[in-house]
Amino acid sequence: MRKRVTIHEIAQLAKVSTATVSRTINRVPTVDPVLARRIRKVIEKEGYYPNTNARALVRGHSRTLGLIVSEITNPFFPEIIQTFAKLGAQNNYEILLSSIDHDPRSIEITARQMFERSVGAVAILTFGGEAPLIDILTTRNIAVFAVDADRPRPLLKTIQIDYEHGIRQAVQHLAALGHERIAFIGGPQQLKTAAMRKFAVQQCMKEIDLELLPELFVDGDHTIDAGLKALSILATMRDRPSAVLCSNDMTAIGVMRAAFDLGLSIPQDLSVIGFDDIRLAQFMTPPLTTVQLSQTEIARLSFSGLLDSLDPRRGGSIRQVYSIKTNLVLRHSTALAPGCIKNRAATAFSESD
Amino acid sequence: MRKRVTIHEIAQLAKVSTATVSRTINRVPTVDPVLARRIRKVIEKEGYYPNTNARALVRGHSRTLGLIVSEITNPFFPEIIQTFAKLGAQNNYEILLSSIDHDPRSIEITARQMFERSVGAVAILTFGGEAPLIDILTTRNIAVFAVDADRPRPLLKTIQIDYEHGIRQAVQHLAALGHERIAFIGGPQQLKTAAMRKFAVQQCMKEIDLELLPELFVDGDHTIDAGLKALSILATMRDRPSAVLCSNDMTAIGVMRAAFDLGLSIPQDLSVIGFDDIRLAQFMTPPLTTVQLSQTEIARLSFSGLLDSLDPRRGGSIRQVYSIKTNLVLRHSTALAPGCIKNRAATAFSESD
DNA sequence: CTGTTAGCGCGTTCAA
DNA sequence: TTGAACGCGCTAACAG
Repeated sequence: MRKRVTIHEIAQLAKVSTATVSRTINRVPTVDPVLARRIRKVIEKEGYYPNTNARALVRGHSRTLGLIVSEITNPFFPEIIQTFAKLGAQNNYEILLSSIDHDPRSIEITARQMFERSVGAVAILTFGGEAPLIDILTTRNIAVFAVDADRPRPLLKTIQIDYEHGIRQAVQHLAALGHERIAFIGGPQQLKTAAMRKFAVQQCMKEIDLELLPELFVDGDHTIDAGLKALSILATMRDRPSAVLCSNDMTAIGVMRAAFDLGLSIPQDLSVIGFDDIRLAQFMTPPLTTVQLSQTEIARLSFSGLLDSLDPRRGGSIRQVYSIKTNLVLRHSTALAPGCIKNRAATAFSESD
Repeated sequence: MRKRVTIHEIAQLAKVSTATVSRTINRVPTVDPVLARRIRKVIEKEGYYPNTNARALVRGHSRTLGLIVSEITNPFFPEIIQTFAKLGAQNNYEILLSSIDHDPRSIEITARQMFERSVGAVAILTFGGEAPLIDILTTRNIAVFAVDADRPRPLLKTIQIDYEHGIRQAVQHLAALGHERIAFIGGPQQLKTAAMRKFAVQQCMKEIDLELLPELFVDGDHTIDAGLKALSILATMRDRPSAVLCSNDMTAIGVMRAAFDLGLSIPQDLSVIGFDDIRLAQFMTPPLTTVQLSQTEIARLSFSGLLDSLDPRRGGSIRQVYSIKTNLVLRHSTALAPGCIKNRAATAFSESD
């Protein structure tokens, strides 16, 4: 219930000036070790904590890093947040978390918060729709780290995600299993990452001369519900796909659920591949084969990217573009295409039991 | 790239004193509307944002609310965080999020952050292990809202969760379906909420004279993995349970996955009930019957609890103990016990196909 | 209704 | 190596 302890009281009790206390706290090397110990003891005893607001005010910046995500409710993001926060704690940075949604005001509010708080740098991991935010922030002189930004510039570092790498593996895996009618359930196409994923799928299919069936490309919104609905539609087609590629794991989970409702068993009747590799994926029934986009890797890269921007001495500051690969993780949600020639024997066999 | 705009420059440009600018920003009603408009225009034009650090410094507290959770990686929490953050944005509060894990240092770091930032009040939604934090925080005169705190006191409001209500429904539901060998997979017993859940299960079983089989009560740690392992063990028993009650949904998801691996089908061979009702529960296959503990409700209550603590005029300040009920949500992961008398006909029938 | 002034708690000159 | 003094940007008295 006591009032807050200030640096003055510590100074008085330790019989030194506030300046010396300040130096001790900030580990300025020129303080007499004996004095320093005495001061520390007093600080300890009084339970003194420096006031972050005052420090930030005088310094002109707080030891705070912004982290902007979308859809904290999608398990992909909490994983990122967690490792980002852990790194923050380790390096003595506070994290100002903000999530922006479809509401246009939210981006303004977010920018405001970041700015008002004098954060030094912010990571924008929304995977789309970040352009205006980047502009606002960099204009105000704060460093930004973003995913798939068009091109880096001063104050803007970016991480380029190689979607094709993993998606190619997925497409070819499906092709190898004899699938010819492959559906793709995309994300919202205003979302850059979703557009890029879809594009990569199309490219990879062309590469191996797989026919692109427009009716098999449907867009969702990266939610379970979207996957559920999309499959309901795809499944009613006279010539339904034997495999479904999804723009993210949540969609795939919806697909699996819908398949269950429809009496389609995975992978015998329908092969499913997700994207992201959220932790949950491995615990689905059956375990979901998916294209991994490492969440911890993203968190790590963006964190160290921010640190670099803040402290040019860290050497890496020249580095503007980081990159990360995606990779297929094989689990048990895919199988030979039903009716596929390669599958004849197996089919005949299984039909007999 | 321009330097930060301050209140002084706004004052100069608008040809008024800084005090008037300040009043305008803070909507003090006594400012001349004409002046106010002129000032706002300048603010707009210059893109001025007040410096939160400076405001917090002079006011003695920032418009910030602390939110402490554990395991942000468990989908239960992001849901809470989201609605808490939304309420924060609506009411013009910033949220300082912190998650504490098993590392004992993390609680100290967290307390420090809250204190250094001069947050006005903090919600501790860790569901256990919060006692030391509560002490530290209230000692330093900051209001706290916690779950299942032993007893409220000045500066400590609490939300009492009625675990029994929903758990009784679950237990009786299972009993009504003819289950007699009911297993319970608990959470880590140092976690208060886990202990309470287990206790409630035992009580409710006693109430209806169900025998408590100690070998069917195993403890996990609220992760999918724990559920998976627990069922692997339970399933190998010579006389295995026909139903499993889980201390949370993640555990139940693990159980479902293990059941699949073991070739047990849910609910025919094994009934499963979860706890929490995370959003994912309804999308499991089959959809998981579970005891709902509303995440949005928790977020809402704790948020308004904090607001009350901060502003006694809000009337509700006398209220120290909030409460919330749990309720069974019936979905499709439970069925009549195999071999149960009530089930004879159905069993005979299904055996014939 | 508006301007002047005095700090909020701290880091950082500049002398000593 | 240490201390005195100034000011970061803002709000809250107090005059006017």
